[in-house]
Amino acid sequence: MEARIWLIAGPTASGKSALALRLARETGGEIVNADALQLYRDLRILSARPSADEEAAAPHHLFGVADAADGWSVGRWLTAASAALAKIAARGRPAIVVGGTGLYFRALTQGLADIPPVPRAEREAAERAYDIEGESAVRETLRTLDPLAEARISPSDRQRLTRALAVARATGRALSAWQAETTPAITAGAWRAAVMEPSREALYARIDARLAAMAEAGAIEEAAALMARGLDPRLPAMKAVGLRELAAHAAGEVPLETAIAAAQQSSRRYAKRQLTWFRNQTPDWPRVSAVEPFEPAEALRVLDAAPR
RNA sequence: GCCUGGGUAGCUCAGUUGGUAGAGCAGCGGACUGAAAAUCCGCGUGUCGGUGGUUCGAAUCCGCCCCCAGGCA
Repeated sequence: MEARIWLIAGPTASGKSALALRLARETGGEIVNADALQLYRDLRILSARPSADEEAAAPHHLFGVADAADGWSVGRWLTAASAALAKIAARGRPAIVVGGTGLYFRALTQGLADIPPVPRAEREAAERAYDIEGESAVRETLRTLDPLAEARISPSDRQRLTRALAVARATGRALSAWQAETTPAITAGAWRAAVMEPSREALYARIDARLAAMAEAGAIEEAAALMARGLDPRLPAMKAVGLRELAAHAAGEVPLETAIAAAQQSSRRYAKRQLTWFRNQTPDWPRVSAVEPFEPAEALRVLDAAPR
């Protein structure tokens, strides 16, 4: 294998971590996390972060490095991941970037606009404008500052609308202008990628089984502990799939079975969104369909044959 | 066995005086550039239990049959 960097993407519970570990052990490679939630140390079980034993089996980077009180962003991840990749390359070892966050892979392979940090006050002002003056008022303002962004943002998409407004106001330049200039963080040709794409039926079955196992393994207590910190519900870690559902049981609000069923459903929906992303955003990445019983050979073959 | 109520979308149900059916939930498709496990957009997916009949036309009316729930025996 010539490639220095392998990218392994796919929906939750598709067997990415197992494949990454296998690859790392066979090649002496190091694993880099590309999952927005596995960044946080608080939810090891619920976010399906590799266990201590697994982490000991090969070098792991960016797993559980952040506190739930800190909100990481794609930009922060990209900076950290780029640094990790540089160090791994300096050691002359292959890197395996694994995760389910499509946007992170996009930032890595296509680049992220180099937008200066937007002051918190600016972001909050935009949110206030949306909440108080209304969407149409924000759209009208945005139309003069960044007509391209205004035109492509869907109705009710408060998050994108306020971001576009805040960037335009804070930087004096349209978000769409910033976004038009990106350079990949890793050069084309230096990496190979594969997308885990099991059948929906098999994936959903795995998700359901895994959620039940997580609950058994202490995910409920973990969820309750995080909720007990009383953090801002808007923080990324507080949006973890299954967190609210399981915490509701810990708080005595719903029966265990109900909580697990709700968490399973959220997880299936999340997987569906991930499948949609990879299907349409990375159509040229080769697919690995094998799942249970997991057959790494197929994955290795696909990665080996992958273009780039 | 008899009586009553009910069989309509994956589920729970609505459906006016007959004009080939629609809500919620579930599900599916899509967008995606600093919160992305986020934030949004779109889409009814149907032998109206079966079968005969009345009618120009039946989920709607009539006959027979099947299934489910409750009641009486």
